[in-house]
This record gives sequence, structure tokens and C-alpha cells, in this order.
Amino acid sequence: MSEHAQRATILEVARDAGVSKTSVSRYFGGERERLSRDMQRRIAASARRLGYRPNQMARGLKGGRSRLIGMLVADIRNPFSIAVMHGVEQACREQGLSLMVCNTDNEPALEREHLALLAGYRVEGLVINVAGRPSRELEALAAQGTPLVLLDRSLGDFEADVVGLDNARAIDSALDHLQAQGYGELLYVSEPTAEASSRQARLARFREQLAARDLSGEACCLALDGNAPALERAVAAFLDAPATRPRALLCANGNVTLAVTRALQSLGVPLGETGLMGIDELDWCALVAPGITTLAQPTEDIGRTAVDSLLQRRAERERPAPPRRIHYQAELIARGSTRR
Amino acid sequence: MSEHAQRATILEVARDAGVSKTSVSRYFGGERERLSRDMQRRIAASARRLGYRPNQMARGLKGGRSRLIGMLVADIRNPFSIAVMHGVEQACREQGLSLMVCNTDNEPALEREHLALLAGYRVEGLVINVAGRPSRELEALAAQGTPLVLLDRSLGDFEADVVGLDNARAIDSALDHLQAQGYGELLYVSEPTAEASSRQARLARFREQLAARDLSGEACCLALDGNAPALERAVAAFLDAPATRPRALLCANGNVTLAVTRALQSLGVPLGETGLMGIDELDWCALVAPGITTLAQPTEDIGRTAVDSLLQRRAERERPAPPRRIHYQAELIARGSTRR
DNA sequence: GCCTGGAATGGGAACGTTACCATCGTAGGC
DNA sequence: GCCTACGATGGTAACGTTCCCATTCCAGGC
Repeated sequence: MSEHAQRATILEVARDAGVSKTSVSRYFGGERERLSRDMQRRIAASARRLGYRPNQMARGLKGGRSRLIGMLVADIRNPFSIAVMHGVEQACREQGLSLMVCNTDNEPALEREHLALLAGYRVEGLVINVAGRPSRELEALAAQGTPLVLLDRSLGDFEADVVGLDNARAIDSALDHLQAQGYGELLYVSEPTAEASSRQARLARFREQLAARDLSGEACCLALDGNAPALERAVAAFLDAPATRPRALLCANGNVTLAVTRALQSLGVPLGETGLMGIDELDWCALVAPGITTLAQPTEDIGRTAVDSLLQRRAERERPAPPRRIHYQAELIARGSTRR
Repeated sequence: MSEHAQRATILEVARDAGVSKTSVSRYFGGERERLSRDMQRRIAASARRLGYRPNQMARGLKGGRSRLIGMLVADIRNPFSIAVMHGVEQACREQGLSLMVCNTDNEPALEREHLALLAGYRVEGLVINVAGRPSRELEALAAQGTPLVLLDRSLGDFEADVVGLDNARAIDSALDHLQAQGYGELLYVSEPTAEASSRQARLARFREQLAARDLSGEACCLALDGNAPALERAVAAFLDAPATRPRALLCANGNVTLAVTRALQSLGVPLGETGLMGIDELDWCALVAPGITTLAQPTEDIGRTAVDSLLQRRAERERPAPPRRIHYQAELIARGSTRR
């Protein structure tokens, strides 16, 4: 291993060990036990001495197995995405797979671009968490047989496995809790639902249950990026309207919880008297004022399950099993913000 | 593009367009302008119709250019890491590079494993943010000529470019601020410094300045993972000790700020009267009680600069330029936690 | 008219692996 | 003692690119 030595190749190792490159290939390709004790020792010694690492590019080319999993994240700064990604990463590592993470910043153009790149690397599976309709690229990948799993949101009528939260029951348990705590006038705050099925599911369930239960309230969808004033106005309007029962706000996800908490603080509204509750558990929910009640998603599990699902698809390859939908239950973490 | 069609190859496109594969290669390899108008049209049409994407594996193999950048992150759940990663990712995209992110969860074994994998993919550059001494793997990578850049922490006497915070001046401005606000008795809280140069630099500067200024105080280093009680005891001891001037806590990074805030809350200590300040700006610092004063790092810039540095190294290839060290200034965000 | 040169294109040999198909012993069944 | 079969090993042809070196064509200088 001199100064600017190129990486050693399988051929050099083979020569150095006095064996054929096939044997070296077998050694590193997981067929070690097929080799004699002696040969194993010699290969190990040579490889170690030369600092040999199998070239994954060559491997991927020849065998068609890139050992790569791609992940498309709509917003990498969302803690939920990070937590899921952590699960995905662990599962991949356990399987000897590497992960390529691409952040689309919610831009469809970036999404297509990244998808094209991942396709170029011939990823063996794709974990996807993006907005919008399925792009040409995605359809090509699917048609080509790349295992896909959608995180949190399904994609139009696109047929693929989905792993996420049981949104209906999550909303139900939120409402159960709020009702039990005596809140009767609700405002549900969400980001725009147009492009994300999970947001739609939550919103729909909220509306549905509002009618079914002894509750009144409304929902409000708005984009959060930078227009805090709009949100503040909406919250203020809700708080100023006449009401016969205690009021509470329900936030559709962590981003909303952050924005709403800011708005409430800016309006000087004390939490608890006015209820506040959010989907997604965040680091700081325990720290703000009386603590913010949340519904925690089992993020790591979701990530791991996504990878499992991918591998299963790959295993049953040509079999056209119907799309699986795996829904996890949220866990209620009650804190002061829903205690009057 | 039939149901389970394999991806088209360059040869198929060439045949379909009635040209040679060299021409197709040129078209996709960024030598488009060398081709006649007519040929460009024909290739574009065929490629589009067949859904052709250059196989990056083959590219990487032949040309030795993987178009891949690797990033090693010690703790992916640290918001600082995420923010930097976002910058890295943007810079990579602008350069047409893809990013492979590996999380080491602060485990040296995982670090080696991931490094080996990245080496296998022949990454063209490596952004590294990990603890500990340089591993064999890392040294091999470096010796082989892979451009490296260290994030936030330097690695023993390992020679490589470093991008991070100007730790000395960051501590100075923290102390300036605390002093100006009238605090005179300080507790500096850090995670163990053994394996991270930036932690060492901050701690050393703190101790040094304590002596140089009219301040008294001490420093306390402890592991945060799960032993909240220990931290709580340390904080309580500081608060109980007799003092002639107002007390303040200075947190070495975002993790510490989170843990200390929890400890203070659990002890029922009001912020402001007891000062609190942290390095790293976090989503929720404005939300907790009177707001927590922070020193914000220019995370995106740090990430982008890291990639720039990598590219520059690659450009000046065989030239043995001395290691560069780029240090950014932190920005003070004053809030209620340091107002008496 | 011939030679030079550059622009447009094509052919073939790598790149480092793996998969398939030999080849070689040698132990065991008859 | 011979044939079979299996276990251990090796040789070689792909995989899909890029890069180097032709080749062709035509414009322009002498």
C-alpha cells in the first residue's frame, strides 16, 4: 500500500495468494465455506496485506446486484423523516445493503432528477416518501420490477406497498383524549392535503368524527413555509369566535405543531386552558410550558418494516402479490397542554 | 418498455438510432455539442422511447468515476448533522454528484464497516464527522488519494481539510454576552471531550477565558445517553453552591442544551434569573419559557463548503497542498434565558 | 491536383467482477 | 481395482460503459 496506490483488484490478490480469481471472488462473495481452510487463510492474508476491497461497481455491473437501496425523502429537515430514515438505515445495514438518501425538498423536479439517478445506480429497492403524483421515472422503475415501498403516503392509484400510520385510529384516539379532557370546540390544523394521502386521511377522519361525536369545530389547511401571519390569524379567529365549550387545537403533524405553538406563544395564549395536541412526538414537546400532548409514531419500526417489505418483494420476485398496506398504531403521550 | 423490461443498454439505443454506441456515450457523457444536430435528435428520440438511463455502475467501473460522494455522520439524529447534511446534499446535486450517507451511531465498529463499503463504491470524496482516531480504513482511503474533509472535528494528527466553527471566538462571544448580562458564576456543560477536537477546543477556551476574565466557574463533562440523573445532580450542585454573582449555564452543543433544559425544568429552576445559553440553534429554543439564547452555526454553509473543499482537492489532484482549515463564525441569538 | 487538418463518426479493448462450465483428485460403492 | 460422484479449484465469457485510436469526408492552402 504505497502512497498513491490504486486499490488492489481481485486479480492482484489472486496472484499474490497463488490462487485463481474465482476463488478470491468466492471468498468475498459469501461462499467462503466452499474453500479449503488453507486457501481461506492465504486469501485472507493477501487481501489484508494489499488492502483489497471488492469493487462494488464491478460487482453491480456483472451480477446486476448493486446492493443499494434508495430512499426519497420529501423533507429531510422533518424529524419524522429522520427517525424513519434511521430505522431504514439500520435494517439496510443488517442486510448488508447500503443506502442512498435523496432529499427532494418537496420539489417534483428534484424528485424526478433523483429518481433518474437512483435508477442509474440500479438500486435494488426504493423507499419513497414524496408528494404528488407518480412521475414517469417512478413508473418506469416500477414496470422494470424494482421493489417499491411508499412511506406514510400512497401515491394516487399507483400500486405499491405502503407502510405508515393508522391515520383513522390516530385521529380517533386524539379525539377520545380531547373529549375525555373536556374540550368540545376543535380546530384541526394541517398542511395542504392535495398531494399527501395521509394528510387527506387524517383530515377526512377528523371531519367525519366531528359529525359522529358530540363535537363542534372546523379544519384549516395552509402552507407553513414562511407565512406565520396567516396561521396566526387563523388561530386568533378560532379563539375569538364565541364558544360554549373549552377550545383545543389538533395539529396534523410535527411541522404544524411547531408552527401552531409559535402562533399561540405569539398570541400569548396559555396552553391547557386552550388545549393543544399534535401528531408526531418531538424532542421539545415535553419542554414547552406545561408540556405538549402528542401522538407518537413508531418511526423506527416504520423504517425497518419498509425495508422488510422491500426484501420480501424481491424474494417473491415474479409473483404478482397484491400491494400490502401496513398501518401502525400511534401512542398517546398525555401532557399538560390538554389538561385544564 | 414492456412489463418487466430490463433497462435498455447503450447498445440498444445505438442500434435503434442507427448510430454507434460511441456516439450515444458521447451524447450522455457531456460531449453533446460534438455531435451533429441530426444525430443529437435521433439519439434523444431513441433514448426517450426506450427509457434509457446510463448505467452508473458501468460508468464508474470503466471511467473510475463513481460520481458518488460519501458522508459519515456520527449521529444522524443530531439536528446539527442534518442541517449540515442538507448543505452537503445541495452542493452535491449542483455538481451532479450523488450522496451516500452513513450513520455510525457513534460506534467505531460501524464507522469502519461503513468506510469499507464507501471504499467499495469508490466514492470520489468523503465528508466525515465522526469521533475517535483515524481507522485503518480511513488511512487507506487517504493514502489512495480520495479527497477527504473533516466536519467540525479534526482527527488526531490526521492530515486533512477541516470545515467547522471558530470555536475560540464562539466561546468568547458567549462569554462576552453572559458577562454583559451580568452573569459571573458559570457552569460549562459538555459531552465527553476525549474523542472530539471541537469539544476540546471549546472546553479549553472556556477554561482559559475564565482565568483571563473576571469570571468564576467550572466545567463538567458527562455522557448524556440516558443518565439524566447524573446531569441533574451536577446542575443542582452548581446551583446550590454559594455564589456572589448571578449564575449561568453554558451548553457545549445542541444535545447538551436539550439535556440541561430538561434538568433545569425538572429542578424547577426559572430561566433568566439563572442564565442558560447554548451552542447550536434549535427549532424549539424560541419556544421554551422566555426563549433560550443560542449561538447559531451557519450549518448550510459548512456543508456546502465541505463539498467545495472536496472538489478543489480533486482538481489539484497530485499537488500536495497543505491541509486547509475553514472556520465559520457563530451568530448570537439573544433571548430571555440570559436576561435577568 | 495533392497534401494537411479538423470535424464527425465508428470499432474495439479495457475496467473488475461473477457465473458458467471445465478439470482434477480422491473417497466410496460395487 | 474400476467407475461414479462430489468437493475443490481454475479458465473464460460476459456485464455496459468509456477511452483511445482509426476512418471517412470535405474545405482550404500550395
